[in-house]
Amino acid sequence: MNALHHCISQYYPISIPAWEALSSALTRVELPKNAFLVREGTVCNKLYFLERGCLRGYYNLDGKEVTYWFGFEHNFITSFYSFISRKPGIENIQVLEDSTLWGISSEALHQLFDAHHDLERLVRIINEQYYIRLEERLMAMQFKTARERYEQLLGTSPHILQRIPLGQIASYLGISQETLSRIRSQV
Amino acid sequence: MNALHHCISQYYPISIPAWEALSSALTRVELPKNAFLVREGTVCNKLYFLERGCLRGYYNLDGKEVTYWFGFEHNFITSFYSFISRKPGIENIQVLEDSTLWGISSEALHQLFDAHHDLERLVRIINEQYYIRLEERLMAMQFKTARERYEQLLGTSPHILQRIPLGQIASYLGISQETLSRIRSQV
DNA sequence: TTCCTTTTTTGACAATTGTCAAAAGAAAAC
DNA sequence: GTTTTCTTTTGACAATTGTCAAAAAAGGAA
Repeated sequence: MNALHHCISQYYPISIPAWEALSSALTRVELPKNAFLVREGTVCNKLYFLERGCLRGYYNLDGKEVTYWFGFEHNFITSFYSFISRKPGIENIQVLEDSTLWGISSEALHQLFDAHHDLERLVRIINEQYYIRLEERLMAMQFKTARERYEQLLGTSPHILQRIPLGQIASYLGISQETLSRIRSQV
Repeated sequence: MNALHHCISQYYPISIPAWEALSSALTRVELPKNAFLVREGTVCNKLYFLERGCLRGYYNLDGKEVTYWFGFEHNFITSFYSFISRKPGIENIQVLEDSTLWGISSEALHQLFDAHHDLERLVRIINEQYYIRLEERLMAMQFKTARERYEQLLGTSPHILQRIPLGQIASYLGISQETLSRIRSQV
């Protein structure tokens, strides 16, 4: 749980009572490789912090698995659409490496928001940072070639390439596995 | 300002004191077509609510203008990256139709957050809704063809097509103007 | 090791999309 | 109404990327 506290303090340092309330509301979750944290068609009403391991979010489109994000150590994980809208999502979240997570339910989190203004501020700030990241990714997707997107990924997250199968990375980049393989051979 | 109050209440109904504090902190901004709300290379430290008119966000890439969002009536407008990170952004925000906006500075907004927890909650909730929208757009960009993205836009925002030049829409969809023109002729 | 499964690469070809250039059309200015 | 400017369409061709199928390579299990 120290990792979470450290992670949080980089966004916004919350008060000791807020931290105590938060940490006592968390549940530890251990999942082995290939397990599912969230299944499509269900409501995901938990938010997780990933302490150890790695996961991916994907959905099924025309019989193919389409990966659209990866989560690594010290990332916040949930099916955002489902968590925020409280509706069933199309997203599956699968464990790619044995993982340790800390989870909190939507209800518990909102109760904490009522009691601790600074906790809600923390979440607002984290949301904003995640928004910026998403915006950057959208811009890359919209205006860069497959090769440029791959090279950008190489620069910002070289660890992805050692930990994730090529097909899933290709899907994440919005290209076919064959194209990514060819890009790599021509670098 | 009624439009803003109505818009806000659809996200989260704030208290009367919070609304009074917010509304007295707002500045009205009138801008004619082709004016700039934000210029690249500057810090955008204001958040706007667009009451009337329409705008676009774009940046320059290899000498070309790349449009990546449009704002219409009752949208919240800012250069999100710059507003959140407080750093100069690469984004220009240009007025496409004579517009009326209500603006608030980052400093004033954060002061209001300290005084009114419910205002910060409102912004957290709005952020979340905007995050979901962005996520949907990313998924379309990543896994749909140009034609599918165009048809999706036709379905969700037909008004865009009557108000925005084709070249800017094409840019927004991540395709060339010629390709969009050909897609339209084949529907 | 050997076998089996999964992952990655390669080839051939098709489909999609981009680029450049010019023409046509629409809107604004005079 | 005419001219000028901006926007949209069309043509020809090139570049990029996808699809299908098979081979090669890598990783695990027995």
